[in-house]
Formats: sequence, structure tokens, C-alpha cells
Amino acid sequence: MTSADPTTSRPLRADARRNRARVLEVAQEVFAEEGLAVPIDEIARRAGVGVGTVYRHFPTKDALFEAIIVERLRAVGEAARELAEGPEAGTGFFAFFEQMVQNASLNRALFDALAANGSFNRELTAEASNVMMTGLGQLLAKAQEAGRVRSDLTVTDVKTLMVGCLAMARQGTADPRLIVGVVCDGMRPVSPSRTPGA
Amino acid sequence: MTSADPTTSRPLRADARRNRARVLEVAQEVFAEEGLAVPIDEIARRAGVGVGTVYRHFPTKDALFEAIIVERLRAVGEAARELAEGPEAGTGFFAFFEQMVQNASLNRALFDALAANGSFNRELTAEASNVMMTGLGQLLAKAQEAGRVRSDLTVTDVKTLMVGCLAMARQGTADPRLIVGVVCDGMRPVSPSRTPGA
Amino acid sequence: MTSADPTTSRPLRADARRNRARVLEVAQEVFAEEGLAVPIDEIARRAGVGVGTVYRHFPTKDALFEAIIVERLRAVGEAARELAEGPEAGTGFFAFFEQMVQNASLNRALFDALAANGSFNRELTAEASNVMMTGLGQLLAKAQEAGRVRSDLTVTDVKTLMVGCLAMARQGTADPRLIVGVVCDGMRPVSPSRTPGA
Amino acid sequence: MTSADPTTSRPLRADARRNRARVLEVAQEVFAEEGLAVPIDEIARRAGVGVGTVYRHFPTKDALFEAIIVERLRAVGEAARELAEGPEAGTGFFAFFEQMVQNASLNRALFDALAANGSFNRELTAEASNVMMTGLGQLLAKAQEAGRVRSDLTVTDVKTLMVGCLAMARQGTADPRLIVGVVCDGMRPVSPSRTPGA
DNA sequence: CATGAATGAGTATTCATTCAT
DNA sequence: CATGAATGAATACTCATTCAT
Repeated sequence: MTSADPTTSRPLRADARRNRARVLEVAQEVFAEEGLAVPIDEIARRAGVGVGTVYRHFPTKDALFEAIIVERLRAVGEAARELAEGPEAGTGFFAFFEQMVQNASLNRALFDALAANGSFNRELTAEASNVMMTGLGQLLAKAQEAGRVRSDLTVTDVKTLMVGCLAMARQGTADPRLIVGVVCDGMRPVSPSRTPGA
Repeated sequence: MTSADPTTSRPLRADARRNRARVLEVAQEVFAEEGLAVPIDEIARRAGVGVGTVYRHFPTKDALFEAIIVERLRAVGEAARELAEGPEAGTGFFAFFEQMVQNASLNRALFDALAANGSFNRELTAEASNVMMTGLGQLLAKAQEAGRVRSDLTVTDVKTLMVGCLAMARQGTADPRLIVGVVCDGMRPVSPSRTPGA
Repeated sequence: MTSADPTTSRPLRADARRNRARVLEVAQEVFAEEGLAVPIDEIARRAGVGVGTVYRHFPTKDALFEAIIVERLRAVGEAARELAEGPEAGTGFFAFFEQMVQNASLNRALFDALAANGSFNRELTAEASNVMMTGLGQLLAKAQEAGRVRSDLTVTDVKTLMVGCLAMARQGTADPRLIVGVVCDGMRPVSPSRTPGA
Repeated sequence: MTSADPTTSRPLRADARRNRARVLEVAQEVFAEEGLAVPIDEIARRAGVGVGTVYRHFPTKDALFEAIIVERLRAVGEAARELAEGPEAGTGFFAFFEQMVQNASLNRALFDALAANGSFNRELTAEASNVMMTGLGQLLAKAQEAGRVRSDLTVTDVKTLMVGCLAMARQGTADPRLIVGVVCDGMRPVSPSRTPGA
């Protein structure tokens, strides 16, 4: 019961780390569910910590949001890179695109992460964004090499289209599969019959 | 019956109408620039009127926003109907789509108007929305008859895609023309070479 | 149809007087029903005039209220004087007391008129208050002479008791007749059996 | 179990409790002096705290007022019960009545508390009101048994009369003792000489 | 003179952030 | 280090009063 207890005697760093993780997790959920308007107090309450603790780890509401974004972007970037390094980058590109939209359509935070350009251009975000763009870029390049994607599209274009699909999916007004299908079709190389002038 | 008639000669709310218009105009600009978070006081200040004046014309912040939306939706609906009644509905559809995005890409309010489904379903908004959807529906039908648009797309799908394009255009990260081009291509009938499985 | 028409040719003073009366009447009703919190706009609307007209006749919301009070106090004072001049001042006193409470229990304005001491001590109100107090005083004196009312009660005491009864009646929690009966009993001369110490 | 116990040793909201009490105290004073129209900001200022602090303890202006009322009603009820359990309930009843009026004549809040029937019927208020009515009821019953109070008066009647006396005392226009004396006399059993018809 | 549009100070309430415990 | 109480700027909306038409 004294300081000899290995579990409770060093709650210092362990607790802090656990708290940070818990806050991040909860914030991610809450932002995803209810948007950025949720008060910090609510997040603290749901995470089972005091507001002060939230502020200890994230000096600002924006900083907290940024942290969530960074995490997400990194994960997405990793996924893209892995696919790019795989053998089927051609189909992988479209699968990735669909996947992203599927996953993030319920996730306000990731959408905001991708949509927020400029607003969060601090070091961390920029870096995470790079990771993401790089991964996506590799995947895109392979798909273009394989002739599956219009060669005049840049990574930024694709990211933008992804954000757009997310926005549409979140609308809930149309079948996401159909929407994504349309956009993916639009990204394929132009066949003679589809020339705008035709 | 001449200018002596006290009932009709009253020029009445000459400045009232001007104020209302000015508020609407300013609100439209400000909402477009800075989003819905702008305080009413700010709008009043920029319009050069007191808050009370804003509230006299629009009993609620939402009501003000709604008024902007209604105006916009109506105009857009009219435009679509006119094109539908014209001879070139096939190309008109795509022209309209591009036009919409061009016009509204700077306009946060119209985007929000279209994106907000359900939030503003009061009579006026609903009616204006109907006008818009009807006009777009006519245009779409013609374009599908002419074989220029995939026949499995509904008006709602198209509206959703339009909202998506607006979202993307507003990002400012990619060339709107390219983006809209991609989405328009995606809406054209599927040619053999574009079959997803291909 | 010209200035010869006696009905419409001189709407000047006539209209004004009618407007003033109408505003007063409506304000009396509205204050009685909903209390002083009612906006002036509401009163103007119900009276069928513009706010400006209300303000032309009563430079202030308080002034309007005061005017109502004055009218009421005067009427009440007159009634009391008449009774005092009649033959049955003894029973008349209690009848008057009960009447007052009955009449005013639904009437927020009269209650406020009586209850407002000091708040409205402008000339008019003071004068009307005097009229009222004088009438009541005469009635009280007669009743005291007839040995029907404790001789140590002053007009002010009686007025205060009346206000109290109004307050109680307005509560709606108890039968006004019973309440008034108790207070009236208390005002009668003390019989031996009722001596507090007994 | 000693001061080392982290669970019970936390003096915790030492200042929080102080602040809450201070706000309550100030609000009680201010409401008593100036009525319910006083802005919360004013109360906060006078209490030397920020508005937020007031709202932390009392989520609503009504809630703050309610808290004051509850405290008062409870205290009054307790006092009545104690007197009822004492030997001299007969004289105690009148003493209590006079006491109440004396104490509350300066206190707008208690008056409003008693006068407000229905407006504040939330759990707490209702409960406190019950405590009060119960205590008063016991005291009344004893006094009626002792033949000192008219047997046809109910607790509600008495409460109403008390409110009335408070209203009168607050007028400041008449000697409260005299007023209360009159009403108390009126509550005593009717002696032959006081029969209304006499 | 009547009208009602314009004004703007005033009010309750929220929430990001700081700081005493 | 954690806690949550305190802070106060900010915001939507109301209403008495003024003034152009």
C-alpha cells in the first residue's frame, strides 16, 4: 500500500501519457460526432479528466484539433504508401480512394483535417500533411504509369477530389458509392467518346 | 388616382427598402467571406445600420441567412429552367453545372444553402429549394434524353455533386475547371473503355 | 366631400382625442392582463396606431401608466365621496371596500396604481391620489363616527389594507370573499373578547 | 483516517463554497432591495466575482432566485414547526405571523417567494414550499384547537393573508404593527358583536 | 399630426482559457 | 501534475425612444 506498489507508485509519466491518449481519443470521437462546436469542458468530462489536464497537453483547442488531424493524416499517408509499394497500384489507387471516403464519411475530423488548408499550417500539421501527400503521390504516380488515371491530375487535385467526395458523402443525400463511382470514372483517362466536345 | 391619392402615392419605405437591401447585400458578402459565425452586430456595422434595423427586417440570424439562400436558390432554379427550355439542353446541362460552380465558388452562403438539407426547411426555403430542384430536374432529364448524362443519376445525385464541386472549388487548392471537368466527365454515360473493371 | 363635411372635415382634434382615448383604453386592458412588461409596440398595435402616436400623447411609458392610474384613482375617489355623502356610510364603507377589491382583483393596473407610492409622484398622480384619499377619508370618517370602524385607523391605513386585499385577491390562492371578510372584521372596533391579550 | 487521507482531507472548494455563499447573500440583498429586474452582472459585480462564477453555481437567473426562496421557505417552515411543537401554540401562532411579517417586510425576495405560486414549482421549491406549509399547518391547527383562530381558515388562507401583510408592510405607507394587528384580529373567532350584519 | 423605421444601450447566457488549491 | 473554480469577452436578441417621411 506504500510507495512499493509498482502500479501506483509511479503514476507520473504513465498517467500523463494515458491521459493524453484518452483525451485525444475522446476528442476525436466527439469532434467526429458533433463537430468543432463542442466545448472543451465536454471533452474533458467525457475523458474523465479536468479541463486543466486537457490544457496541459494541448495548449489550445485548435492545438487539440491539430493533434487529431496530424494523427489521421499520418495514418492515411502510411496506408497510401503501402499500397503504392504493392503490386497493384493501378486498382489500388481507386480502392484507396473509395476506402478513404468510406472511412471518413462518418468522420468529421478527418474531413476537416483534409479540408483545413492553411488554417493549421503549423509545423506538425505541415509535416503530417507532407507524409500524406507523399504517400498519395506515390500511389497516384504508379496509377498514372499504369494508364489508369488521367496523367494531368496532380496529387493536390486528387486530394481535393477526395475532400469533395467526403463532403458529398457526409451530405447523406446520395449513395456514396454512386458518387465516388462518378468521380473515379472522371479521373480515368479520357476516351474518345467522352471528349467534352463530342 | 393621380399623385394626390394618399394610399398609393406614399413612397413609404423608400429608405426601409434600401436598408433591407443593403443588409441583405452586406450579409451575403460577409457570410460568403467569413461564414455563418459572423456576429449580427458586425453585419449591422458594415451595413451602416443599427442592430435593431437588421432585426426589424430579419427576426433572426437564421432568418437572414435563409433570406439570402432563398434568393439564391430561386435564381439558380430559374436559370436551370431557362436552359432546359432552350434547344441545347445537352450541352446546357454541363454549362450550367460549370456556371454554378464558378459563380458560387466564392460564395460560402450558396454552398451552405445547398449543403444545408433539413436545417433550413422552413416554408420559404423549402419552396425555393423546390424551384431549384425542379429546374435542375428538367435540365437533367433533357440531357439524359439526349444521351449526354448517365441515365442512372437522379436530380439529388447531381445536386450532391454540385455541392461537392462547390466544396472543392472553395478549397482553392486546385483549378476549379479541372475539378469540374473531372466530375462532368464522370457524369457522362459510361463508355466501354471506362468500365470500372477495365 | 370638401371641408363642408362636418364629420370628416375636422378630423384634427377629434381624431387626436379619439386616439388618446383608444390608447388609454387599450393600455389599461393590456397592462391589466399582462402587466407592465408589455412593450409599447404591442399597445400601439392593439390600439391600431403607430408607436409615434402613443409617444405623442404620452411622452414616456411611465407617463402612459401614470395616466391610467390617474383616471382610476379619480373614479375611485368619486365613488367613495358619493357613498360618504349618502345616508349609509357605515355599511357603505365595507361595501366600498369589498367592491374595490372585487373590481380591481382582475385589474393589475389599479393595484399598481394604489401600490405605487412615490414612484409616480408627479403632479397629476399626486392630485388624483388626493382626490381618492379625500373621498375615502370622508367615507372612513363617517363610518368611524357611526362606530363601525376602529377609530385608530387612518385613511392611509385603510388604503394600505385595500392594497393588501388586492394583492391577496390577485394571488388566486384563497377565496377573496373570505379574505376580505377577515380584513373587514379586523377593521371593526375591538370587542372585549377580541383583546389580543385575551 | 487521519489528515493524510487524500479523499477526505481535500479542503476542496473552500473558496468555491465561500463564493457560492457570497453570491447567494448578495443576490438575496439585491433582489430584496431592487427586485428581480437586477441584472446578473450587477450581482456578480457586487459579489466581487465574474458572471461566469454566478452561472457556475446557479445555471440560470431563475435558479438563483429559486435557491434564495428555497432557503427562506425552509427556514420559515422550521420555525413554524418548532412553535407548533411548543406549549403555547395559541399565542405562538400570532407571534409567528407577526414575526414573519417583521422579518420579511424588508425582504422582497421572500415576499416574491410566497407570492409566486406556480412560477417556481420545480422540485426544490415545491419541496421547500411543502415544508413551509406543513409547519404552518401544524401551528394553525393547534391554534384553532385552542380556539384562538377562526376554524374556517385553511393553511392556504393564512399563507395568503401573510403574503398580503408582507405586501402591505413593504408599502411602507402604514405602521406594520397596526396592519398586522388588524389582520390578526380578523383571524380570531367571530364574537357576536362583530357579526358583519351587526 | 400620424406613421413606423431606425437606433443602440441593455440582458441572459456560453465557453476558451487561466490559476489557486 | 491534476483538478475544476473563476474569469470575462463575446453574442443573439429586446424594447424604449427618436426622427425622417
